[in-house]
Amino acid sequence: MTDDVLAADGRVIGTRAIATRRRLLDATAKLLTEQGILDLRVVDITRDIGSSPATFYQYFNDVDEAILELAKEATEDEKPLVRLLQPGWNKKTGLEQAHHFVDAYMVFWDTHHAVLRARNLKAEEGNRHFRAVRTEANLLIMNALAAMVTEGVNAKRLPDSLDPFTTAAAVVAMCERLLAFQPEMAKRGSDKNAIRNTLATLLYGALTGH
Amino acid sequence: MTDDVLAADGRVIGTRAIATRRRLLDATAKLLTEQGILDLRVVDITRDIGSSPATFYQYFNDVDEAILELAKEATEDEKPLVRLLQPGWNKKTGLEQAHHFVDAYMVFWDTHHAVLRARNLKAEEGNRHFRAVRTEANLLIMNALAAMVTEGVNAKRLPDSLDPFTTAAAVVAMCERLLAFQPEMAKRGSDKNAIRNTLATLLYGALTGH
DNA sequence: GACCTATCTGACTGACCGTCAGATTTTCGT
DNA sequence: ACGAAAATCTGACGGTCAGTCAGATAGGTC
Repeated sequence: MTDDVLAADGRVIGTRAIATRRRLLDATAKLLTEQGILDLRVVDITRDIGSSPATFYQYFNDVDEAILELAKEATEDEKPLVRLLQPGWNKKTGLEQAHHFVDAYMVFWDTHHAVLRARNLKAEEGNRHFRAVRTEANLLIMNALAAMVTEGVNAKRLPDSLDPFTTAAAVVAMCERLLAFQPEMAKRGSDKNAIRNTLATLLYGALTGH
Repeated sequence: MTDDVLAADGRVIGTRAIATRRRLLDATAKLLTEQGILDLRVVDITRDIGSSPATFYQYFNDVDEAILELAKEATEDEKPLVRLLQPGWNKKTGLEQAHHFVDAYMVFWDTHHAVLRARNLKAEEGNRHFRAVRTEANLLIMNALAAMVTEGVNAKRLPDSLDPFTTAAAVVAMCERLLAFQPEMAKRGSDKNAIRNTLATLLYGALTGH
C-alpha cells in the first residue's frame, strides 16, 4: 500500500500512468543535466516525452516535486557508500580504503550531480522539503564519518579540538565541492587522478590522524 | 575612461543613471538574498526601486549581467583575505593565524552568500562568464594556499602524494561548503564556534602538516 | 524660455505556467 | 467480442513575466 505510486492529487495510479510518470522523471533528470535548473521548463519536459504540459501536472504539483523525487532516488544510491566508512582504517590498509570510498563517491556524484546541485540550491534557499532530503542523505555519511573521527580522537591520534560531527561535515563538504570544481581544475592541470589521490590522502589524514 | 559606467548598449552614462544602476544592483542583491535566484524577477527588482522593467534593460541585457557584476564586486572583497595566507605558519602562531583567516572568510561569506551561491550555480551549469569570475576569485586564494602546501611538502611535513594545487582547492571547497551547511548544522548542535574551531584546526593541519 | 540630450516608462508581443473540461485509451463484466 | 465505466491524456484558455520600442519626462545649456 505504502509504495503505491500517487498522482498529484493523491490518488493511486495504474501501470500506464506509472510509466508516464517515470518518463517525466527521466526527462526532468535529463534536462536538468543538459540545461540546468534555471532553464528547466515544464513545456520542455513534456515535449521531450511527446506529451503536453497538462500531463506533467497530473503527476506533480510543480517542477520542484519532480526534482525532490529525483533527489530521494539519489539518496538511495548514496546508502551503499556508508558500508565503506567503518572505523578501523589502519596504517596498512587505511589509505586504500579511503581510495575505495573516494572512487565510489565520484561515481555517485557523476551519476547525480545535476540533481544534487538542484537539491543543494533549494535546500540552501530554505526549502524545507529539500532541506530534509539533503540532511537525511548527509547524515548517512556524516554519522559514519563522525564515528571514525571519534575513534581517532579517543586514540589521541587526532586533536580534541576537532568536533567529530563538524569534522565529518567538513569532509563531506570537501568531497562534494571538490568534485563540483573538477571541470575547472582539469583546465589547470589537476586531472581526475590528482583529485582522487589528494582527496583520499586528505580523508585518510583527517579521519584517522595517521 | 576605462572605469566609465556603461549602459546595456555600451554608451557612457551620467550621474543620475549611475545612481539608478546602483539602486538596481542593490535591489538585485537584496532580492537574491531574500527570495533566491529561482524566484528572482525583473519586475520585482524594478518594483523595489519604484521603477519599471524597461529601466532595468537600460543598464543590463539580462538578470545574469547584474548578478555577474555583483559577483565581481564580491571578488573585490575577497582580495584582502589573501594577505592572511602567507607561508610560514608555525607551531607557535599557526593555529591562531588559521583562526584569523577563518574569521575573515566567515564574514566575507555572510556578506555575499546569496551572490556567491548564484555565481557558483551559474559557473557549474557552464556559463563561461561566471566561470571566469569564480576561477579568478578562487585562484586568488588557491595560489596562496598552494604555496603554503608546497612549503609543507618540501619540509617533509606533508606527504608528497598531496598535489599542492588540488589540496588548495580542497581547502577552499571545505570552507565554502561548510559555511553553506551552517544553518542545518546549527540545528544539530554544531554551533558557529564549533565550525570555526574545526575549520581552523583542519586548515592548520592540511596546510602545514604540524 | 527654447532647445538639446539623457533618462525613464507605458504599452505591447510572445512565451510559459497552471487549470479544466472534454477527448481518448484501457479495463472489465457479460 | 462488445459496450459501459474508469483511467489517462490534452487542447485551449486566463494570468504573469520577459524583453522591446516609441514616445514622454527631466536636466542642463545658452
